[in-house]
Order: sequence, then C-alpha cells, then structure tokens
Amino acid sequence: MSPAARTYHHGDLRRALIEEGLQLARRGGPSAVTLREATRAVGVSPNAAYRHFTDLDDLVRAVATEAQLALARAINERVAAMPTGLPADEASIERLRRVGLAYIDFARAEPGWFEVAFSTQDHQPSEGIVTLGDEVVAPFQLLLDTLDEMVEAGALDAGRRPFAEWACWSAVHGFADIAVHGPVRWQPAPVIDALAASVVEAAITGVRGEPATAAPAAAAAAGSGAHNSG
Amino acid sequence: MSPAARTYHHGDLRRALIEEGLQLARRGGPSAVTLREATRAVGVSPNAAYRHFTDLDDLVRAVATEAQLALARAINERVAAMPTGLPADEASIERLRRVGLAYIDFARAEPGWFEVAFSTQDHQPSEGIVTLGDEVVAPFQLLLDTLDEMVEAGALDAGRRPFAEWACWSAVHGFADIAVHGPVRWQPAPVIDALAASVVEAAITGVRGEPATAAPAAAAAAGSGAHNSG
DNA sequence: TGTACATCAGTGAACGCGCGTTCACTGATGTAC
DNA sequence: TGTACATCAGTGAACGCGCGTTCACTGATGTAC
Repeated sequence: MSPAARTYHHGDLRRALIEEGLQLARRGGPSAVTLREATRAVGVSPNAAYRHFTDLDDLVRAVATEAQLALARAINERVAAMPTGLPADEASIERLRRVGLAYIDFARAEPGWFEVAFSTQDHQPSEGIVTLGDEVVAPFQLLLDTLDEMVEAGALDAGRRPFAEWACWSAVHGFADIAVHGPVRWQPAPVIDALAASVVEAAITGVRGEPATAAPAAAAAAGSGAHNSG
Repeated sequence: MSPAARTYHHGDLRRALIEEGLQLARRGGPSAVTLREATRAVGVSPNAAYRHFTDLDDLVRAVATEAQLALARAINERVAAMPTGLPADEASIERLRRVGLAYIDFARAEPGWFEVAFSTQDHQPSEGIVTLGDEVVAPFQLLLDTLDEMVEAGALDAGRRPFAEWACWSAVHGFADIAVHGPVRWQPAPVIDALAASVVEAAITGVRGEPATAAPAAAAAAGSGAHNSG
C-alpha cells in the first residue's frame, strides 16, 4: 500500500472501485459494471461509491479509460518487439501490421475490456478525432502516428493518406467484432489467426493501393488455407 | 387482416409480438426487446407470450431473423438499381461496392435492427458459415455470391478468393460499427458518406490487390476532402 | 500537549423500477356424436 | 341442427431478482487554538 494511496478510511476507495470495475468489465463488458457489484466486491456499502463518482456512468468512463490504456500498451509492446534493420519503408509497413494484429489479438484475449474501451467515448461532434475526457484516445493516436510515419518513409503515397485511418480501423475493428461477438467466435484459434492475418494484409493493401512487398509467413499461410465459400 | 392470420382469440399473437419486437429493437437494439414491453404494446398479459415462444431468447431470435431479411432486402435493392451495360468484370466490382455501401447505409438508417441482426446467430462451431436456425444468414450469402461472381468475371484472381469474404465483411462491418456506436456517429451525414465510400474502395482494393479501374464519383470526392490526422 | 470542533468518508435502511417466469384459472373456439 | 366435451389461447396475481439512487445518520480523521 503506497503512502499516496492511504487516506481516511478505506485507503483509496476510488482506485479500488475502478480496479473492481475492470474485473467486472473483463468478464461481462460495460453492462456488467454496476455500482452494487463493485461496492459489494470491495466490501463497502452501495452508496459509498457516490463519494467518488457522480453516478454509474462516471465509474464506467473511468474503467473505459483504463481499458483504452491497456489496449494502447498491448499495441506498443507488439510494435516494440519488431525486428530491427528493416529498410524504413518496410519497417513502417510492419509497424502498421503489428498495430492491426495487436488490436485484434487484444480484442480476442480481453473481449470485455475491448468492448468497454470501444463503447465509451465523448459524445461530442468534434473533428472526428476519438476522444474521452477531451484527450485523444491512445490507441487511435498510435494508428495516426503509424500512418504518418508510412508517408514519411515513402511506404504510403501522400495522396492516399487522407481517411486511411478509417479504412484501417474499420478493417481490424470489424474483424475483432466478428471474432469476439460474431460467428468467427466458434472457430479454433489457429483458424482465427489465419483469418486475422489475411484481413490485416488486405487492409494494408487497401490503403497502399498495392500489396506489401514482403508479407510475413502468417499472411502467406492464410492465403493457401481452406475457405468457406461454395 | 388476411384469412390465414385469423385464429382463435387475438388473430395471430405470434406475428404481432414479432412485429412489436421489431419496433422495440428498432429503437433500442436487442436489449430493448422484452416480453413485458412487447405484450404490453400488443395489449395482452405478459405471460401470454409463453403460448408462442419458449422464452425471451426465442422471441429475440425471431426478431433477429426478420432484421437479417430486411438487411438482405436493402442490399438486393441497391444491387438491382445498378446501371446496365457495364462489362462483366466492372459490373461485378460495382456489385461488390453496392453490397458494401448498402450494408453500411442500412446500419446507419436502422442501427437497432443492424445490432440485433449481427448479435444473434447460432452458437455452433460449424464451417464458419454464418447461420441462424441452421440457415445461412441471407446478407452473408449475398456477399459470398458476389465474390464468386467476381472470380467468374475475371475481376478477382482465384488465388485471392479464399478469405476474401472476411476482409470485405470486416471492413464494412467495422465502419458500420464505428459509424453507429463509435465516434463517427457525431459527424454530419455527408462526411460519413465520404468516409464510407473511402472505406469501401479500400476494401475492394484490398481483396483485388489493386485499385478498381473505374471508381465512382463519390469515392473520388472522398479522396480529396479534409482529413483528421495531424 | 490537550481539547473543541469541523470535515467528510462511510453506514443502514429504504424507495421505486422493470424484468422473466410460474401458478392456478377462465372462457372462447372447434369437434364428435 | 343441437348438445356435450376437449382443447388451448389468454388472464390475474404473484414470486424473487438486481439495479440506481436518496435519506438521515455515525464515527473516524484532521485542525485550530
């Protein structure tokens, strides 16, 4: 128990409720986060929560922010594990590939956090930038940076840069949703891996206007597997 | 009131509850479909529903089937309105474009139906085919047919056909989700139109491995608009 | 150092809500003779 | 054609549930003198 965490009675009830909210969201998504369940788990009366949150939505937003940070962390880890020594253009493409695959894999590994991270954002008609509490949501910022880097490295025509974030996000988000809540859910993990690699490769090709020069082994395997059409 | 609909007391309570369920889902998605609200709206006691449905989930599945059919209808209408006289390969690409845009526009126009249509499917680890009540879900079948036609027309390499349905579905589904539940929701309609066109064009390019030869005016406009990156 | 006081994090009980589902029943419909 | 009967679609009341939120309160902590 850190010194900063020690306050009056409980220690740090606000923090404890957010942590408990994360556990609830982990298993059941945003709708599983309830004040009664969170306070019950912490061992405190239901209305104690109102000393730290104005209402249920306030708690859910705090939980969502944490979930978004967890997603950004997962993406950063995957990007950090990149092989070194690649030419700048190939490196920037590989980075985009890793951002996409990390997004999908996070959704598969933590569907509850994925759902709460996505479903809770600011309700404001801003510039289309994805914000929560007036801050650009971390994972989205990573995507923007990655695409800008591709332009700088010559891996993406500047004329193709506009809207590229929406094409990329749509593809990986859609597959994540299909893999978590849709029919792909019932497939064995290796099949989902192959589908994910294939979807990400198509997204990269889609924004660049041509296939990536050096697709990784996983994507190549995806292209030769069995498929489901008649 | 058709003669077939006339039965004992109410007329056709099963049908009436499904219709009411559709109205509820329209405004609030699957979770808004409740037995109490549906029976209340029809003017019947809550437990009357149990003469026609085994439980709540049974009603929701019936509603979901209707919503999927409505989506398939919207797609078919957009495809039927295609200009004639195009070469076979261009026509097949145009058809895919229309399938994608119709999917997105249906989600935007009827978010509640879109949600219930997507979220309710069979829970079975089958061949990856999307089914409900053991029938392939209609909109998905339309996508499979469209891609097969592209191969026949020479607009899609046979080697790129495997998994193509997942890349296409992921892109348009992801954008639909972002446009309905995500941050794009707060943008004015013309902006969403442009983003949608851009996303669909990227998806087509992604599966084909090269841009479509004759992109429509809407997609060209999308590429020249303002964008949101730094 | 000791005491009076203000602060405020938590308690306990209760509110009203809407839900799915079950029970024993009623009464309209269709059918056999 | 008339009557007895079986069927079954609907009723009315009640159950237990978990929820968010509000109320008046208690009692531990920190602070001023």
